[in-house]
Amino acid sequence: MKIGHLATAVGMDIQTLRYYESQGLLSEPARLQNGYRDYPDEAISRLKFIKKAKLVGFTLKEIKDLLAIQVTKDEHTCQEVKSFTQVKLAEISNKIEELQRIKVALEKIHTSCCGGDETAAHCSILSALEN
Amino acid sequence: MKIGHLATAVGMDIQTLRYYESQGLLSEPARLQNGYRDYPDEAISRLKFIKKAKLVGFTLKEIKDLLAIQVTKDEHTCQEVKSFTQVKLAEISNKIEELQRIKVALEKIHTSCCGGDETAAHCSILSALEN
DNA sequence: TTAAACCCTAAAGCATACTATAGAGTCAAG
DNA sequence: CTTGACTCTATAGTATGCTTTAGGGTTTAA
Repeated sequence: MKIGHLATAVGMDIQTLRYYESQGLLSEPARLQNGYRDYPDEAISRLKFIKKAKLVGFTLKEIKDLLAIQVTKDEHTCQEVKSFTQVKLAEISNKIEELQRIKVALEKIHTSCCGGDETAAHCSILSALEN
Repeated sequence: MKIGHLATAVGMDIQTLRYYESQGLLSEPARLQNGYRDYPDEAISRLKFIKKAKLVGFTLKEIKDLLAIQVTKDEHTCQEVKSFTQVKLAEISNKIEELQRIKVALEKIHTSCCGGDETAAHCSILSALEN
């Protein structure tokens, strides 16, 4: 399977596939006589794995590590795999908390402003940022 | 006031101040005879403004725009200022929602895994990512 | 006078995940 | 035989907010 075909099959860009290869997420495929990449069918499932992992928030580096475990499942434990989701969940929870803190602070100054046509000379949003 | 003094006063790095100047958040200060920057006292309040604005999630570019309004408050309306917090609030809410979507998806596959000592051959996390 | 502490500019580096560009070879159809 | 679609490599650019590096003046205190 040539790269364009694979890209279409998984809904990704050709450049992205080459980029993933450069980052070690996709192993170097065989080459045709003309130098074109020739992917095995498994490349599709591997890319689908990457897509799903991205959807749940993993970075490419983390996905690379996950894939390394996945191809040698037998030599790894559930515990090991679960620690990935554990860490990521904590990260995401922290981000959400941080954003919620920001949101609350922002809402506070937002609602304190009339939002009217008058000049901003005494705007409470600006005041809040000044003091 | 020299840059080191200012940096200490506001708890920022000297490099950061110069960077802010390069980005137009801080106007170019007067220079001493030796070429050293000589800041007016107002620089402190301006930097505090920047700090607060960052704390509520504004980017440097947005802060630059906010500062432009702030220095000519009289020529701007509350409405105008409030639209900044409005837009930012919407952005933050979207990010939170996205993260919560991710969190839910991740929690689902996380809790489905036993996390035990056995091999990951049948790990439900990996399965979830594969299918 | 000399060493520490302070200041200057310009440019590169970092992290993330691509995206774009340049320049060039290959293949299939008409 | 040429045109369009496909592929290749290598390099640079994007966005964000700094941080670091390199190389070099200035000031102050001992």
